[in-house]
Amino acid sequence: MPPVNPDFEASKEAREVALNQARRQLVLDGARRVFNRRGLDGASMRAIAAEAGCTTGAIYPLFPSKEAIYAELLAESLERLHECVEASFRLAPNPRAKLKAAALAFLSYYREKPDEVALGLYLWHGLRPRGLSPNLNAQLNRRLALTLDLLRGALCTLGDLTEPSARLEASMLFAFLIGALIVHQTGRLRLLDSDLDAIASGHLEVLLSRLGKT
Amino acid sequence: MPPVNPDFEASKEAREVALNQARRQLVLDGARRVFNRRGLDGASMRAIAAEAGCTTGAIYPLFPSKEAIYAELLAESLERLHECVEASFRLAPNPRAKLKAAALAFLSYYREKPDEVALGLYLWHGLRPRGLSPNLNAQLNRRLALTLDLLRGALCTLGDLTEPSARLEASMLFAFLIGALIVHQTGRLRLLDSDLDAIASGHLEVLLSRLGKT
Amino acid sequence: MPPVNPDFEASKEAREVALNQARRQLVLDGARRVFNRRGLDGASMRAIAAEAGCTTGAIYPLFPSKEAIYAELLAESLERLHECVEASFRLAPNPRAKLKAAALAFLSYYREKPDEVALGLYLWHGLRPRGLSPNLNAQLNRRLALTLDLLRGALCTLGDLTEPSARLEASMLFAFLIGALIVHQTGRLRLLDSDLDAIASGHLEVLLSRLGKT
Amino acid sequence: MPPVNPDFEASKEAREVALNQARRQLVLDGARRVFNRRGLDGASMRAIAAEAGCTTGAIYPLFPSKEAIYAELLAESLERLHECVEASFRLAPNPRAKLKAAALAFLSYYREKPDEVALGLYLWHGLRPRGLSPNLNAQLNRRLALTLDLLRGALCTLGDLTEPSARLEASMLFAFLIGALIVHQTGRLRLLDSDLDAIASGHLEVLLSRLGKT
DNA sequence: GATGAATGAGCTTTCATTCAT
DNA sequence: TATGAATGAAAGCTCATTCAT
Repeated sequence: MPPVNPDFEASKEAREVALNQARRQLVLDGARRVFNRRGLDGASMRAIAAEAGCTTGAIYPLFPSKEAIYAELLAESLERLHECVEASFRLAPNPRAKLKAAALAFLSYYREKPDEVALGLYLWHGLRPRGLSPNLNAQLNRRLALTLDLLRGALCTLGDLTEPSARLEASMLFAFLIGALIVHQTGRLRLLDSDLDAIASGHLEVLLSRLGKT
Repeated sequence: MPPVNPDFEASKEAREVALNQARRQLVLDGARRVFNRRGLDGASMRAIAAEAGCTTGAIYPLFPSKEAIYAELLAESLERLHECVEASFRLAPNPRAKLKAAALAFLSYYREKPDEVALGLYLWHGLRPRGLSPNLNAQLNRRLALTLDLLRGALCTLGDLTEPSARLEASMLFAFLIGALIVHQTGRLRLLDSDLDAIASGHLEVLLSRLGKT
Repeated sequence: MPPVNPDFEASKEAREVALNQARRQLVLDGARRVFNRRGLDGASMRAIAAEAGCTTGAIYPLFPSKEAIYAELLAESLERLHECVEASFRLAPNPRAKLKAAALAFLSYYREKPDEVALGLYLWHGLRPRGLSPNLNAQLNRRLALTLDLLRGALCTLGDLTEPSARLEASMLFAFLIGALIVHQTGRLRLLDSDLDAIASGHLEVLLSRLGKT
Repeated sequence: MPPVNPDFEASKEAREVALNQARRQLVLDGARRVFNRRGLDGASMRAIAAEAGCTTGAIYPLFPSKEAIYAELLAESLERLHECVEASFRLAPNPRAKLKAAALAFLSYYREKPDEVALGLYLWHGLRPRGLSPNLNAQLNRRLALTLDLLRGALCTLGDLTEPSARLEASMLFAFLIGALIVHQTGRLRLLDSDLDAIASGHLEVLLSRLGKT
């Protein structure tokens, strides 16, 4: 028997891994499309499979359940959100700019991907109780907390605030951002002839002028 | 055939109408409880009927579908919200107090009835209309607009604002209130050791001091 | 409104109950046929429904699961077995005849209904662990114990035995009867050119002569 | 092409055969464990493969189907049973001892391997051949007949019986042994506070004393 | 020969809705 | 009108088996 080329072995395994990634991605993409069209409960595994170009049976070795697909989609979304906000934050030259950049990045991330807002809200009631293990909940909280910490840090520095005050300010800002997205996306903002940019600018202006100098 | 007493006919009809109201209410109450426990998709007509103390077949003469029950529940909720906010508004002695009272009434209405927030969000199975006639959507918007007008009016008076400015301020406040409720109810507020009262007070204080005098 | 005839009400309810009994019976009969043809695991709810002349959905209000259908079938079988053995026992004139009659009734009951032997054996391994609640197991044991008690009683009287000895003898007889049925029905008896009647007579003759007098 | 060393070819082939034996054994062992845990229908090829340390695809060159695995397991079991009974029989010094030893060997073989009793009963998915070629059925009968012949032979010698009488006695004994195992393993023996040893001793004692002398 | 992803049919169960009574 | 059994479709998921690699 000729010795086996270890590179061959390695590359074979690597290819296997890559293929699996690709297969998972196809399913995730299909699921996202179906979730958008039909909602979480309205999405059937059959529809997801059809959209992903495979059969239902082919999904289960990749994901143990529909809820697991959802969880991964949400986790990825929060990950991308964090990266996006963090990059804006990092590149801004000073605390004032950092805060503004981070908040606007948050908004524009979700504005460009309206579906991912819905993804987060499913967590609420769309998910059957058993679906969201406390485990997953904690993990998602952790990812979100990372993003919120950026806002809190900037507020702390900028306003020369105590830790509790910074938390309060961050909460207020977070609430506003979430609410702004929702009223924007549900079209309720049009009731008042308003738009997302306008209220975001308005809110940030007030906030920055309160926190002071520069 | 003897002539029919028209009064008897009328009272009979009246009784019929009243009875139907009562029957509808039983179903609505049952449905609300089931929606709370299981979510909109998770609620079955059988469960709703059981909770309402009737059979599935008995529901259909009263409501044409499950979605119709949901729609009525939501409409009633918005109606009650409006009444609640309007009462607080009316009873407050001056614009400043009116604004504060209205905003706090909005929050406390939903804080005491967390399920009704979820009710509103189902509307978009996430965030987009589904299974809801544009007709109904318009009707719901109208009810919500009534409530928002109260806020807008108070802001207008209080801040001596132009109409567009008042709309902008009302939008910002509305976004904050909605967001505050959501981050509160989803438990995301605890990530920052914060609570609904604190951020509401904080936001209103800033708003009122900006709008000035009195 | 004329007073409602209570007999009518009563008869209506009675008819409802009777109808339900009939519906259940149709399902039970269908299930028995399918179990015979395909085994317990091989029987699908679709097949049972088809055999019963209804759809799968129509079964579930009547029985919560396939295992429940099986459990009822088995319980009924044991009940009939008991009645059959008990009647033979009761009608026989003396202990010697009682013992013989009871044993032969046991055999002929199952000889005429070979499927019900299989029914009892599914209990073993064919049933998923969760399927056989300890509850049910206990209930089935109780029914079987009633039948065994008849044998034990007769042996006790006939052989003038102590209680432990009577239990031992009853166990031996029971084991033989069960084994005889199984080797008969599996066709393994033909390996030895034998048949059920012959070995049953043989065994009983030995037993009775051992127990003695009369 | 250089001439191939025929010894090399032979040894290569021998190794292939031996390897295949080993592979088959791994699968059989895995299957036995899974059948025990989950029953015949409950056992999936995936689970068997996992237990055997291979993949599902690797099983099919070795066994054409799940039923084939089962058939081989059962055949092996009957083979071992025969060897066990035959050894006890052979080593016993006289007919009386031979009979006793063979019967007890039969019982203790199955008592120590309760799963193999179940294995035999699956044959009838209950009690009737299914998925089993008549061919195999005949083969299994032959193996079982070998074992029964030992009992028959001993009875014949011991009791000085005619051939038909010996067959009858062997059938009765076989029925008792099978029944004893089943009531033991299904726990039905406990209903009468009895146990396998007691009823076996009892039955054999009666039998031996009937057959007489020595 | 071994792999393990994929198939396609099958499973049990649930549902909104209908309709004979 | 009220009932509640029945329908028929669909759900999530599993399976023995196949086959390209």
